[in-house]
Amino acid sequence: MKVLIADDHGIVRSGLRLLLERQPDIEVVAEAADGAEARDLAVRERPDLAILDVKMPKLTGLQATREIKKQAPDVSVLILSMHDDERYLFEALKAGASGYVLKAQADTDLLAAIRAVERGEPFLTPEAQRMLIKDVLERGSSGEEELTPREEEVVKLVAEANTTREIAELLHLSEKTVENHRANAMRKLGMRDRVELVRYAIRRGLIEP
Amino acid sequence: MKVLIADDHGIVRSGLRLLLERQPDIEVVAEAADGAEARDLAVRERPDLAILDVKMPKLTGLQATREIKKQAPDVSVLILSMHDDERYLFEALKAGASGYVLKAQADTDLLAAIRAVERGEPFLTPEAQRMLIKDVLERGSSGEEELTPREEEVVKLVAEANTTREIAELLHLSEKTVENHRANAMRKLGMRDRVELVRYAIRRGLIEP
DNA sequence: CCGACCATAGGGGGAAACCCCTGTAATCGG
DNA sequence: CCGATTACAGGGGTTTCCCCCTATGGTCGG
Repeated sequence: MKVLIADDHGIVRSGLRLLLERQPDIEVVAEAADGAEARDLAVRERPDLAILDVKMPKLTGLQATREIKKQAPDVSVLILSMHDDERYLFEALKAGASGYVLKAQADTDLLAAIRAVERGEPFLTPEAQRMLIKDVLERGSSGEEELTPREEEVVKLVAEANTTREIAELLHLSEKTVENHRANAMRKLGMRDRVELVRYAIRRGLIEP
Repeated sequence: MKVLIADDHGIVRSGLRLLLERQPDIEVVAEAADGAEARDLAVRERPDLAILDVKMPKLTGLQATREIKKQAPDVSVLILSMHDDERYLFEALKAGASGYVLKAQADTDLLAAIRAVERGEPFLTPEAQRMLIKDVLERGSSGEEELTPREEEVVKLVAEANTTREIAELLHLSEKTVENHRANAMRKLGMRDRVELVRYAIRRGLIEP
């Protein structure tokens, strides 16, 4: 099984390589230090599996996944999340990833994930499964509703410290419309002011802190 | 030279151990998966050096550093920053760390940093040095002034989405005083509203996103 | 073709936030 | 012991936010 490793930290690549090459049937055929390199190598080398860190320079793991699945759909992708957050889980699945492993559990789960991918099955850590279930349940009951693209855009601009007027100008809208989008977003998310929106936007990765 | 490794990701610990044990005079005497464990092991095992990731459960690398330097000042500390940001550099130095290495450059710089610490010298990556110089220059001209404890406290509460009135009640102050602290903080930081304060508070690690 | 969602826009009003100013008491480094 | 800094408090004003309401045109799935 030919595997590509992509992570911007040499230490992590070493650790991964060490772990993987203990397996007789796994061969690390390429290493990439950023997302663009990962995509290029994946397309050129056609490994069976690409293991991508979410956070990389040039292209994030998610962006790289989208491009890989477009240009080389036969390459499976496993997303490795550095941070202990699962905020990219949904995005990763949408992008076409076969699995999502938190790095904290990488040693124990990663091999299981690779074996699952080998069999053509998806793999989610128990943690990730719990997230998905929670999301499904909440979406039906009282959880956070999904924002429309416009609402998300406005929230992002709010979180970047733009005033209503500035956002209106940026988007060529009336202030009232911007107010409405912001208010609707806040209502959906159960938030009461822009401050909470900022933290939401950062958690969701809409903006950098 | 006895070294302690602390990182919540097994993969990273493996990579570090691999790197370090290539050196004949370095011995990894302990591994910790969170900040509290790192502190306890550092105090108990008294390694020559503790290599701590900034972002860990229970105690962050910075908090762990503070406690280690208090309870075992003879243990040197190297901070390893996972992210490619240097935002914790100043906090790390204040906490008593001897060096600050970005994980992206860990392979090349880490050993140099360890050797520097061995000689009792501080170690900063060229990147970190650049940051420090920039900070010194800016502090003289137009850089961010330092907040007073009270201002920082108010900023933190603002960023946690408390209104002025709520903060006043929490701190047993008049709303006017809270307004003044907030306004002074904003003036010092060159910010114009609460939204920017939130991002500042998150960058500074005053609150979680 | 008809609800449903969405994006757009507005009116009106109350509550915060933000801004500029003054002033006092306490503390602390030089 | 004195100037600087900090913490505290207020007056008075403008701007922005936030909330309630209505309303229209477009699009899309059933």
